[in-house]
Amino acid sequence: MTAPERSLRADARRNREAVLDAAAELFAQRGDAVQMDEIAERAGLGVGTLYRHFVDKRALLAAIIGRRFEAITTLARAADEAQDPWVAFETLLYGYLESAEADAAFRFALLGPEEPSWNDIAAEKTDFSAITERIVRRAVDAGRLREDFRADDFVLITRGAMANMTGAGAWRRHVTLVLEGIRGPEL
Amino acid sequence: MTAPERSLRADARRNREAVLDAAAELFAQRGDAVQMDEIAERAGLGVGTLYRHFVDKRALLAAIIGRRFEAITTLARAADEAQDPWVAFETLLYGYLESAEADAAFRFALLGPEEPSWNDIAAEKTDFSAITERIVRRAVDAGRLREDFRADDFVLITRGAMANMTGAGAWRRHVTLVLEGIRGPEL
DNA sequence: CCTGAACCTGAACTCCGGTTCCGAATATAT
DNA sequence: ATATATTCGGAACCGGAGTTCAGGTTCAGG
Repeated sequence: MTAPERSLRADARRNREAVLDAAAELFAQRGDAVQMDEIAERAGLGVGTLYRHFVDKRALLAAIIGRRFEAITTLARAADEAQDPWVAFETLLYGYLESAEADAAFRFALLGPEEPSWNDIAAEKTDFSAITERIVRRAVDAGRLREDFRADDFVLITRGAMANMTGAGAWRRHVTLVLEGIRGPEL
Repeated sequence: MTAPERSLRADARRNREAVLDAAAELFAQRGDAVQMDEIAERAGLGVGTLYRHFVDKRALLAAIIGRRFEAITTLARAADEAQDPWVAFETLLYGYLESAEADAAFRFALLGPEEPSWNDIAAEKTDFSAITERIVRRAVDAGRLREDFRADDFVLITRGAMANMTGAGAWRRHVTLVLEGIRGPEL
């Protein structure tokens, strides 16, 4: 995880933070497309410094994504707190998607193939999955989700919504359709 | 459209065809990721020849995508022939998605942002949209699709499905969920 | 057949963005 | 205050992928 080892020189710690902040901002806006030089400039540092703190561009990206994943996990935990199973489900779903909407890097990680390099995140991911599973089960048991709904389907739905995050809030319409079903009144 | 102008030398026409075939095959498999040298090799030609026939990699890609778009338009026309509006709709939907599944380049064009360079295809696209619109209207009028269903929603659904074209036929599950709706029996 | 135009080849070139590296700058311990 | 280990800066480096171009080759018309 490129751990923030103990005992970094004061300036080093400060710079590390600056890098992380700059990267978070830029990656959130344009995902993988931002280049190292940009991040360095925005952080007011030289590129070399980025590489002192993160082996790779990938490692930096992973650090950022890791953060978002923690956030989302917290959010999921909160959602699970809701007494109403449907509220819990909707809270999770929309929370997840709104995060994705706000962060291109997050989307990048979620939509792309399973990079083995995201290993750092594996733990958080497992955590999140467990909570999702529980929330889904609750909603199913309460009859608010069709019986055969599985946690994997949550992934399907979110991927689908994320694919519609172009411009205006089209993805909300997509989710609405999914939630209500598109079949008409007859039959 | 990099039109196949009249009067190409015999070998030139033959080579052009070879390029197109090689490109179609490779682009279908790996989308934008294939490189010019690969295409040249597979076609048994030098890279220079590719550039004699297509200004750009983009132009070559566009040519390929144009083909698929013609095919899909034909398919749509056929679907519209069905007497049953729902059959027409389903035929269109699955035909479209199966094409997308079989062709990464097609997916690339459909999922990416509106490249102004795809201008070549604009005509076909308009055509296709018109047919889709008609098919959707028919299904709505027959009460098989919810009243407020719009042609734009077709795009939403297909984008969603395409985002789930990773590995096994997950996208079919996705479409099933969308079609049937995910809400359970209670309310 | 001969000849010129059209065409082909593929090594070389260009551009781009990640990564390296070492002298200069800075922090911390003594 | 000095010494020494860390850290920083950013020009230079490098590899990859698209694109070009100076010959050599092939077609087609006379």
